[in-house]
Amino acid sequence: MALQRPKGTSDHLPDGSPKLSLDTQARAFQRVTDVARGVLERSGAQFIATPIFEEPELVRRGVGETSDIVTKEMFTVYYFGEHGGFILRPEGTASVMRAYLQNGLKQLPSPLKLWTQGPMFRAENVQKGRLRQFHQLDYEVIGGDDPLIDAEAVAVMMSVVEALGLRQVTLKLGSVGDPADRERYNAYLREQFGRRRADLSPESLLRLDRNPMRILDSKSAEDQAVVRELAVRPMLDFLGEQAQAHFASVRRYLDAWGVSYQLDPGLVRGLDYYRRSAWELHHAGVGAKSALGGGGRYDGLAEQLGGPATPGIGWALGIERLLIAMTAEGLELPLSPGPHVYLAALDGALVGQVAELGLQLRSVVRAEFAYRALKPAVALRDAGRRGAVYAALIGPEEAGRGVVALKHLSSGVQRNIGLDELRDVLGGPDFVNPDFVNPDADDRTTHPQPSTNQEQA
RNA sequence: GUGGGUUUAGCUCAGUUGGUUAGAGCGCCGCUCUGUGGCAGCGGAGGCCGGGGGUUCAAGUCCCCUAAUCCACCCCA
Repeated sequence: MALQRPKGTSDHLPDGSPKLSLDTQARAFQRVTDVARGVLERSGAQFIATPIFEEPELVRRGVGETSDIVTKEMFTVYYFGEHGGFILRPEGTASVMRAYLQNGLKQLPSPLKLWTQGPMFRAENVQKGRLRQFHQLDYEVIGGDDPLIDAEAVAVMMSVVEALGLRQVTLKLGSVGDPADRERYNAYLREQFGRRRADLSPESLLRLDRNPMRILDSKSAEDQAVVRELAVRPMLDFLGEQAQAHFASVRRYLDAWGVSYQLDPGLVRGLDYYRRSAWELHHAGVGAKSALGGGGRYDGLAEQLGGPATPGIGWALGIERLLIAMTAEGLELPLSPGPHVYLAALDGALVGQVAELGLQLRSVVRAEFAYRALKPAVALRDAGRRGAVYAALIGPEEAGRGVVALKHLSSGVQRNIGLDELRDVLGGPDFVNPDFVNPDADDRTTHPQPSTNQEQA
């Protein structure tokens, strides 16, 4: 076995590769980003790109010192020398905020909508929909705290998912309140669960210290029983006045727009920087962890990074997870187009000339040529397998008359075309277009095939 | 970090209670095919049987270790 790619990474492959699935198909990634770009730019977001490695401090202060990401999932990269290493970014928001602060983007009209896309890195163990290098689409709005921005962000995220054709999605919406609210809630939870330590699962005993809110969505039956018996009140009950008003306003907008969501009073998010609005988008098809993406408000992040207080909100979608979800819904990409014309010389002496013709035709259409002389049968078979629309055969006879034998593969219609009109013919409508099939065409130059059609659907 | 499944040709897989030079289908390349394709027939290339160690006269097959992969826990996209 030759060398293999590192664990938890994937190659994005060309169409036709064996073992190809949507989430490893290069063109599918392209497609998702293109669709997203359309939606996001129509929403007013501008593209921003940041390095994939950053100072460790950015991630520690952004994502949170005690989060799983920082404590056990960071990739560190070193270069020759004494430097203490960089972090491969585990998510995009901290970097975008860092770039906003560092580059004075504050002077752009505010609030500023940005989007980015690219690889993220987390050194986790691998399972369905979870890779060590995965790809995210990010949308961030910096410089505004109006609830309308929250509602718009959610709506934009839903538009992206919709534009991809996904239908079976569930939006879970909640609010994690302001920091003071969360402190009060955590204190409440510690007090409640503290009285039932004996009945909690071992994992939840750990959660009790680190993040008691996690106990609420534990899968263990014993924990669920405790939660039920204690009739634990949800985070939403603990929202302060302002957070409460903000959340109510966000919901009013979404309700008015007909954006359907499931209220999740106990929604927990894993990154420390979230405030107030928080949401997750789920899909049944992606496996045990069904989140396609999530988002929320992060008004405290800029200050944590050492900048002036700057409100912000954003979301991220996992591209691989979107593709898995698309697979689960049976969505497929249309066939990738083959060359428009495949040229083949029938005689060794003509190979160079034919290649030159191909190079010239590329100003009009996708043109490929054979690298050696082929027999007509082989040339046609080759052209067909490559998915070409036309095959152009040039032998001594054609070369002598200054024409090419141009065959429309799916219809079998063939004509001799003069070199001077070839560009126009290839750039124009297909032979199969009735306007184009010459009614006076000589029978001797057309060879309709017994229709053994295939691919062309 | 933990648990279970898997690993033989480019792909999908056979391979008997351990027994000579490890097979098939598909794909790839070529020929049949002196200027008209997708079919068919024939031929060819392509395997440290994931890696390492052990048991044995003999290991793809049994044992141990290890890696990768898939799924799940944890956590997240």
